[in-house]
Amino acid sequence: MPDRIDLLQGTLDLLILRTLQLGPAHGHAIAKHIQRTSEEVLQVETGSLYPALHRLEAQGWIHASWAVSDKGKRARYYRLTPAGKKQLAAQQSRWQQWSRAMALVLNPQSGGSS
Amino acid sequence: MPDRIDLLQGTLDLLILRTLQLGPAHGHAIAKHIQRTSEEVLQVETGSLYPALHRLEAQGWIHASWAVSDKGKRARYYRLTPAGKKQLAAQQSRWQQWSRAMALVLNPQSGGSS
DNA sequence: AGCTTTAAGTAGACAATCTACACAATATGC
DNA sequence: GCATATTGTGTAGATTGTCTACTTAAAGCT
Repeated sequence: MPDRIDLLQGTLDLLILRTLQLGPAHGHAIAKHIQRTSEEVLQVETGSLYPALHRLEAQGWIHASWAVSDKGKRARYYRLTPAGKKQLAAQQSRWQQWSRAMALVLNPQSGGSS
Repeated sequence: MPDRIDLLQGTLDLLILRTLQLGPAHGHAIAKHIQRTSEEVLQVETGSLYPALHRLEAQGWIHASWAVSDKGKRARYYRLTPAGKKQLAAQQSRWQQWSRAMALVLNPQSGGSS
């Protein structure tokens, strides 16, 4: 774990929604998935994770229910709602805009090959 | 101006430093440059710009001096210090890490071709 | 009994953006 | 001479989303 970096503020929702697109999961597993998939670069702290999950649930983008994990512990499983899928698409396109705009400023000559 | 989006928190310093790499400029001009180069997607509000410039100056990454602009107004010109150049490089590489890590999570199959 | 792992959660600090103002000097129009 | 637009710098306060640090709890193993 050479270099882990703080999350970019505003991107956690997107990371969570995208993870849930692969299927329902509980908080702990979501955090681990993000961490593993990003090759340990992105680490989601529990103090960020749970408030974010509650936020997303309050907005109706994900839905929660209690169940039991593989390890036999009670866990709160989240899944995407239809509104959540729309939100995921919106946030994905917003990320595209960001990274394209940043690229334009960071290396102006290279036309942003959409 | 179809769709402008809020800045990603933590990227303004990088945008400013990169702009100053092209040569000294005053605040107003820096903001305009970022806006134009990003094709109007990124807009820097004055309430973000000036605190950021003061921040960067306080850290010794940029140096300021009063001068007169083309339009004949007094303006505070900023230029990169040697420490600022190092900081720019560091922040550029951090942005690379971010966008690569995000890409890994957002579309897992495409191996991040560095 | 005690320790580790899995899992959910809260409280409070902190940082960087935003909106909405205020201020000043120059140039232009009447 | 006076109003208005343009250029340019700045502050105050709200908001938001991370973070660190801590708490709780149950299961499994020794």
